[in-house]
Amino acid sequence: MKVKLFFRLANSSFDLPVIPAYNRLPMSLSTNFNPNLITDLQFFLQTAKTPLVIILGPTASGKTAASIKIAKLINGEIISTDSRQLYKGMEIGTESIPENERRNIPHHMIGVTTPDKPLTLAEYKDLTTQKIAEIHTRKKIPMLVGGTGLYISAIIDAYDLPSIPPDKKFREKLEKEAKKNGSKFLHEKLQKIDPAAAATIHPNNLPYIIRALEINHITGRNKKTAKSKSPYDIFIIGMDQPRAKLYERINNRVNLQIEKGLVDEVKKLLAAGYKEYLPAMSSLGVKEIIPYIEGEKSLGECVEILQKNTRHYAKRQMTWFRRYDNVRWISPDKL
RNA sequence: AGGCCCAUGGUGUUAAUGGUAGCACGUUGGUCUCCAAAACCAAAAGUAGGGGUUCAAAUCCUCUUGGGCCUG
Repeated sequence: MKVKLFFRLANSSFDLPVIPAYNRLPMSLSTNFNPNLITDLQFFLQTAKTPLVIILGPTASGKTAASIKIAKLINGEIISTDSRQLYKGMEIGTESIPENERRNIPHHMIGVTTPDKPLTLAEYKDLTTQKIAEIHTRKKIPMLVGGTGLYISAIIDAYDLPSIPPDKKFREKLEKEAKKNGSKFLHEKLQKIDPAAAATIHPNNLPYIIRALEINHITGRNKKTAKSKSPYDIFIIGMDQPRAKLYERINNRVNLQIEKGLVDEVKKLLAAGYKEYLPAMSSLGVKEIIPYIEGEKSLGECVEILQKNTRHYAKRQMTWFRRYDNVRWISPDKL
């Protein structure tokens, strides 16, 4: 008995079968990869010192429903890892889970600010790290649920974010310069100052170039990219759907959002005076609906564009998630 | 039935003097340390089919197939 237990500990959940990134089956085929997910999760929780359960997946893949089921099972609290659910007044477009569906499970980092007060990634990371610690002291299990890859990485890879919030004036100056001389000009500038960063940033990718220059301008040091070891014991569950089915779900969901009053939601945001350059206003389901409200496009056209953009987004999310090599992909139906 | 016109990736093309088959959208793959639901990169994929003229055909001729318009 003892021997057996020792054996299992030695093969703790962190060492469970990992599929090498490039030999991996297409996710749609790997859906049945591990039927003992829940058993493994429970074992993981018995052994983990600072457990953090993560549920990720592209938009419309069924994360929310899964998160409730799992939270009930393991006595969890849910922290949203979604860059747009942070904002109040965008509940329909961001598919924020309504209070009455939360089944008494505490949810964090949803509607914590307004669109005119964007949260930086560093702020998100600090707040979330704090929440995780609080949940641990309550002897409950923190669960990160959401689809913003960068935010997930910031937490689980413990990003060391230099405390340099975006410098608006400096950015404007560089943007003007780019307009005049082209983004390649700025890229060449970066090449001289921080060649390592320049090598990874394409000359057309102006926002990245500006950010790297900004870091250097303010701190005098180069952009960091080194990953740190995760401060948490991590168990990642990925929601996987065959691509065609996911796209169908996305299309249907957009139609449903319109029925629920997405247009009114966007009208209210505009009436509140939020400017288009704010990150919240560039969200899916906001920027696509504005042309309809302003009479430039028909609702049908806007819906099609929103569906298309959401499909593109889902695809980019999948690309990001493939970088994590320890995701247990499951089909939402299997839960 | 006769006459006229058309046929280019999955879609669109009012792209290509007889001389490298291009563009856009979509699709797929990727990049990523604070605007990330953003921004950016890349790839696959086409001349409806057969024959002919020519050094060379998407382009000219011809037949077939498919589509459109006009006449009856």
